[in-house]
Amino acid sequence: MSNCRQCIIKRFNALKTLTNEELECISEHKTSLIIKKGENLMTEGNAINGLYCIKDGKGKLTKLNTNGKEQIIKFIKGGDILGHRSILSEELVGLNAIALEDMHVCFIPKGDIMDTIKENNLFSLSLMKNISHQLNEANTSISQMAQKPVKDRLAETLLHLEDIFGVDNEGCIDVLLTREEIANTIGTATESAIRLLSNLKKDGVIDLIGKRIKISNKNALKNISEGY
Amino acid sequence: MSNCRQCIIKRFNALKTLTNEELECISEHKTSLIIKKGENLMTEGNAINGLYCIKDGKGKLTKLNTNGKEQIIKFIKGGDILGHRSILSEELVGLNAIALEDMHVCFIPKGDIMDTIKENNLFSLSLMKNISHQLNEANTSISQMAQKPVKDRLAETLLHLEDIFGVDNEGCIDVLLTREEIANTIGTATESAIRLLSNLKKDGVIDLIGKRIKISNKNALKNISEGY
DNA sequence: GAAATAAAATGATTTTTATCATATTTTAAA
DNA sequence: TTTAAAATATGATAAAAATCATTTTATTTC
Repeated sequence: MSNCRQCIIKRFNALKTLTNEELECISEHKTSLIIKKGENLMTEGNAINGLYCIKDGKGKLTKLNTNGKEQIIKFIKGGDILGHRSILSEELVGLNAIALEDMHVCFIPKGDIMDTIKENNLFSLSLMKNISHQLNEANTSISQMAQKPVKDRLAETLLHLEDIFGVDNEGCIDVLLTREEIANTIGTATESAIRLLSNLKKDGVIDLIGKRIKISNKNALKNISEGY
Repeated sequence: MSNCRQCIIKRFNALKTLTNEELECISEHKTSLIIKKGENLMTEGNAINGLYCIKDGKGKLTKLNTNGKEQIIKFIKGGDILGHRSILSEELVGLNAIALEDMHVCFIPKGDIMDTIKENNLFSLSLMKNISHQLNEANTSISQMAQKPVKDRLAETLLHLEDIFGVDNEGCIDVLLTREEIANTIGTATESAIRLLSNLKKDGVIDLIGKRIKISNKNALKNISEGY
């Protein structure tokens, strides 16, 4: 089992604030797991008894609607932490975390997290900062969902995906999503998402290389996302 | 100037965890202010240098869209605290806080808040709990905005408003909103909101008494909000 | 208390988006 | 490698929601 002190992924999250002593302690209690593509790491409505730190891999956070449709709330990748919201609010898990590709994840028991929150002020502050930032993003998202037309939201989402996942060696957004998943992110029907992607391609704003998407005119896409 | 130790509104928020000593200190530094109906307490994009505690009055948290339209993200009332998200994430204020009626508000400087976070673990935990809960609510909101039709969202919003503000002595939801504000909450055109309210009245689910709204069949409204 | 202004209500029409149907392409499985 | 299944694509149509126009009703303001 690897040691948390040596793990460099933690520099991207609140665990970077832990002392060597705290890291040793957590190392002893943590477990590592592999989540295969399509599998759930967390499930909506369940209790959670620890914090997950994603070492590697991409995933989606989703919510199942009353009509049975999936809504993608957020994308996750290596360096992200999960489960702290539920632990801190003492509520059940609110979202499903599903692997988009195989993920390596570490699990740290709740007790250790709570102990560290009590002992290490920098850790508390870092967690608060993380959640506060997420809340701000969520509020922006509410506004955009409520007021922007589907085309604008699609443009916004493509820019956002490139921001999070970067591009591969051909310049394509480096995450493989089905058209349905794109639709479930922007909140529209799959056919509508497909149609709008085709339009963006026709207008020379993006390229569709199989399932992969390449943003060929970022400025145009930005304008579209802002309603021009 | 009143003393925070005597103030009972704090039992509704994180300030309830403060020691008498901390309360004395904050009492000395706090300022009280009155925000008249329609005035801004916080403004999107501004820096903030403290935390607001609402003693009394109702308000809305809004976001201005690129198209100039207002989106209402959340309603606030006595007992709520504001500004902590921005302080904790070290980001600019993300939302406008606008009084729906005259509000009494206390302002506590950032320095005192940060000192207390460092000294009082219960306070930190309580703040985290508050923001974590808000994040969960926001995620639910994203999902509903993205996937529920306008009628369902209106039903949902009416139930939510009654939950937050309660009812007056005639059983009407105890907050006065314009039809435009209702539309800006559910993310639709004012005319659509008006039309759907009229339909709900025609169907005997709600009553419209002037500008006020009375839920006359809560179960029916719940069903509508869930798409039945 | 009358005039002016703003808000609410409703009809007609257009635009946007979803649904249904079907064809084509891609991926997975036998 | 062939077949089956799933995903993508596109057209036609229906439904939902926005916009524009106008009237009625409240609310301010002088």
